[in-house]
Amino acid sequence: MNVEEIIKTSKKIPLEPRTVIHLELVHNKINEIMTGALKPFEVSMQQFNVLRILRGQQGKPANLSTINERMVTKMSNTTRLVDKLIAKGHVSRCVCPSNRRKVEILITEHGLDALEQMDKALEKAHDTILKNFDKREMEQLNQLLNKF
Amino acid sequence: MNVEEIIKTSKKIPLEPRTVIHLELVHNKINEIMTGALKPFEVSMQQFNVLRILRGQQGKPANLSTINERMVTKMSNTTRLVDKLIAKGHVSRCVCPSNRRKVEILITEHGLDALEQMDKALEKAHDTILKNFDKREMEQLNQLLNKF
DNA sequence: AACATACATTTGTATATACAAATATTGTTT
DNA sequence: AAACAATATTTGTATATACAAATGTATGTT
Repeated sequence: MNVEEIIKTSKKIPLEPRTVIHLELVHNKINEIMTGALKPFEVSMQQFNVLRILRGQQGKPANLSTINERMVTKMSNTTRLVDKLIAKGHVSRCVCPSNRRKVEILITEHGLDALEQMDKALEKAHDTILKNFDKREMEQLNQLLNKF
Repeated sequence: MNVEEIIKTSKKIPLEPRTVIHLELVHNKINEIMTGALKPFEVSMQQFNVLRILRGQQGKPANLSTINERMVTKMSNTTRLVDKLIAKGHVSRCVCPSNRRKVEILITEHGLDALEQMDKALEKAHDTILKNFDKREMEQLNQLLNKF
């Protein structure tokens, strides 16, 4: 990836802004590949994230705040995100019997099946995204990203 | 930044997905800081990007496709982006006299003034974002990001 | 028990984005 | 010159996101 080529500039960009732009460009590329991989399943990356969190619960129901705090990109509106997943039959929701201001959210069998397919697609997407990296480089990158 | 802490997981995440998640978390953080820095000026990052492209034209008018190909995050809808900037008095637009399917877009004096203020805010934002990096590490990071 | 406070979710609304289709202008072919 | 294709912009529409406010429920205090 060549920053200057992508944003069609011949000027030299100072290191700080260049780094930030670079990260944004990488994010755009990753986003495009992952969204594309999920497209056949008609779920967004956020919805996929919620499904994985629910599977991680291993049968235990989750409430909205738990989902929220585990999401990669935190959202104020998990309610509507879950609504979409219910509409697709991937999850179920009911009011928590002990504390009625909470809701219990579970992934359905259908959701688990779909998620398995999505996993495969995402794994491929990850391979595509990181095809130029070996293990050492990935570790090095992670180490640098820790500094943020 | 600690990935596992942010997404509240105790499980070990394999290196590939962890790298992708890490990048997403960094992007979220950068996005938050930059959006916050631009908030007082009531422009989005995309709008700011357009203003900078127009200033870079040094008086020469730009058309929509030129703006588009120079944007960090390419958008199908530069028209409406420019509409917003016109509404704020930052840019002007007129139909190109020689080729009437083109439009000529220019940054106004008012836009240039505002942009100067924004630049200062953004520079601070960049410093905040990259406060833990020295020059060598930034260069190393850029080099790794090139692999995408 | 009444009240205030904190908590968890939902709703409303404005704005942003993605994607497809429509419109307008120019250039090319016959 | 008429027809067609290519280009540049605009519009429409559906969905996503950000943010603030509203709702409903539980908990603690007096």
